[in-house]
Amino acid sequence: MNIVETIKKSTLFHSVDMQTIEALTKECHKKTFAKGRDIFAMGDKADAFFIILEGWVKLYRISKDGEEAIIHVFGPGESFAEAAVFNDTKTYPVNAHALDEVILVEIPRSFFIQKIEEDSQFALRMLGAIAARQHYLVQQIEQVTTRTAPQRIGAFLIRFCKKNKQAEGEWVVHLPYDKSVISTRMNIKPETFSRALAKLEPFGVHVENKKILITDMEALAEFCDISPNEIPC
Amino acid sequence: MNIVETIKKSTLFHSVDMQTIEALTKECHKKTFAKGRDIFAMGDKADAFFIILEGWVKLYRISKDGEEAIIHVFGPGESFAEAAVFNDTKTYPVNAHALDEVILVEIPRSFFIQKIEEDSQFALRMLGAIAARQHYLVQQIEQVTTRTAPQRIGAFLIRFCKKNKQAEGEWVVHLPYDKSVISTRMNIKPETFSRALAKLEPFGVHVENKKILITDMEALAEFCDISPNEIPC
DNA sequence: GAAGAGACTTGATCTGAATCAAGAGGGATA
DNA sequence: TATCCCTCTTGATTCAGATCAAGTCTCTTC
Repeated sequence: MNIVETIKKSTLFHSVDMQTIEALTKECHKKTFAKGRDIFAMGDKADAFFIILEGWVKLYRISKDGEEAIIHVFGPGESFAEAAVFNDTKTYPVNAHALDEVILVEIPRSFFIQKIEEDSQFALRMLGAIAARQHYLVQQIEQVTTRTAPQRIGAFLIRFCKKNKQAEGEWVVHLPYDKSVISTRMNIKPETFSRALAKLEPFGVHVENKKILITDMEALAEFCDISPNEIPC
Repeated sequence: MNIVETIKKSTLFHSVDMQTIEALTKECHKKTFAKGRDIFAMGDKADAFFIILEGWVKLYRISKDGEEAIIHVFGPGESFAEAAVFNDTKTYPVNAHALDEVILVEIPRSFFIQKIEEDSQFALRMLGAIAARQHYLVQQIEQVTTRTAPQRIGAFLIRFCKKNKQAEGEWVVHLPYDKSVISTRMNIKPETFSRALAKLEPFGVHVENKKILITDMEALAEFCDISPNEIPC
């Protein structure tokens, strides 16, 4: 796996020139975390942020009475904790945890700030990328508050599905991580997740362990209140 | 009300020098919206963002089946829609509505972008301000997903309360807008809001219309899972 | 291949909040 | 002062999702 290529493809840097990315690659470290390890904890000094080369990372918090809330799960090509670098407190406001073997690029705060100071175009791109993430969070709030569990799960499936090459008009989802993680991320208990997934059967959703087949995308999108242009591929 | 002073006091610009703010004041317009008017609608071209001089503004979305989700309510000194200016789509992703008579400063996209290009310190400050807002959204998600209605309402009261000058150890909240707006903002139906507020009585919360008295802040904070350093004043 | 541990499912019951319904109070207006 | 409208409260009922409990299935490990 080529670091330069991966960084270039990430959402944060895809509009940044190769020269800058090559300079960046020299300044930052590659780090590997085993499954189950914590990458950082809430309150740790935030002097770097990360791009994922491989694996899945969950950001979460624990409330006083032990409830876990998953803020987001990031996958290959995505960056996380970049906002923390600008916080007044300069500490991470959440925990980060490796869901499987994870390979990261760690980008030091100092390089990033220096780059923003000397390249206004870069600064504008970063502003745009962070604004996009904010937009996503706003959608999250909307989803959690106005949709039922089956609708939210359907929306998740549509976000992760790909066209089935074997069968025309069919779509497949390979769940990228455990169902229990997905359910926590959507604030649904595992039992409810299981039942809610079953409720999607009438809309052409067929489950085989981690592989899910969607045979009637139109009906599913309609049920989940997803507009057709949000269907990938 | 002095425009320059108000902008200087806003969260977005409080660390920006007076010269820049005075230049800014010349470039932007003051706009007034009557109670109930829409300031902009979802999908409108986003070529400006706003700072509130007076009044309250709610940002909301409407789902296909007519459900309203309030994303945020902003008050005097706060800015909103600044992230929209950097979106790929360059349109507002939400609706903005005047809850009462609202006076705004409209800041044009062009001035803002030009300023970022020529002043890297300014760019860094903006990045910081947007990151802070993002932090708030993350907290919102956590609150909505892990706390009960009475806990969320208690947290809201604590956020808006002030020390009572008449009585030592007491705190007062003057609800800044209608209870129905507060309840929608917290994703609670008005009926449930009313009952949930009543459930806070054992923790020293006494309601008199829009004025609420808190006589046992410690018990309330404990119940709502709020750490003591989050109590204002 | 047996044993154990996780991950997931299924069933029964409980509960917090929504919904449906009806009224109380508090301005504004005529 | 009476009427209308709007916000808020209170009561009864319903429902989605949580909780408690008991499997089943699959993968790992010896």
